[in-house]
Amino acid sequence: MVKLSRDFYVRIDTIKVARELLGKLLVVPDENGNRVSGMIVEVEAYMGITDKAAHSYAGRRTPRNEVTYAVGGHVYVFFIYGMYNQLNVVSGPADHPHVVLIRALEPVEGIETMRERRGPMPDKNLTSGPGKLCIAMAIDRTLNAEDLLGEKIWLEDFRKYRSNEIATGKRIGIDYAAEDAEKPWRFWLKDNIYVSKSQNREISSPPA
DNA sequence: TGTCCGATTGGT
DNA sequence: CCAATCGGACAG
Repeated sequence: MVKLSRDFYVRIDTIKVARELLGKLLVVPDENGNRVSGMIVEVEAYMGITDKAAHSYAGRRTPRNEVTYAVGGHVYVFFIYGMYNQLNVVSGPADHPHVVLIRALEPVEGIETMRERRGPMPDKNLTSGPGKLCIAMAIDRTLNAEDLLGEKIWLEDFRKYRSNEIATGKRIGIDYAAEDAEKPWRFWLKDNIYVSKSQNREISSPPA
């Protein structure tokens, strides 16, 4: 399996990167070096300094979000609500703090490991949310700023989806972002049961 | 140093 | 609908 190259992540069109992340395979080897992986089925784009929902809004730059200013292809992992981690993929060139939040996966490899980490529950709940998938994949802040071209966490090509298989809608949990809360910057695979169970209202049909 | 609150989740 | 739970951002 071949890792996605730097070129994939460095593109300046964050929406395009976000949509193309759907169907990619996220791989994080476990403590024994065995592959644990899932296909990305839901993402959200955070559009940098002009996006009121983004941690880098208005050019905010702190120890926490420093890596979002790095060149594309690194991960931004942050801790939220006192108990959850969230995984983001940094995109674009350096000093262009756009990221794509990985909101849900479909388990592919190492499902038993995921079940152990998550505890007893239906498989469809293992990775159907940004906090859940970080537990299932053992992603926490120790992976923050890791390079996706390295050996701890990476992405591979897996499946291709057409535009008509992708739904678009508002991002979730960002009511504080005023008018930017309305932006159609959330993307998911239609009918995939691992998409997070929220307002799956589709705003518009995807472009051609 | 003190206060406020969150890119969620799971249970009521 | 609401509590859990704590690090980070920012004010003072």
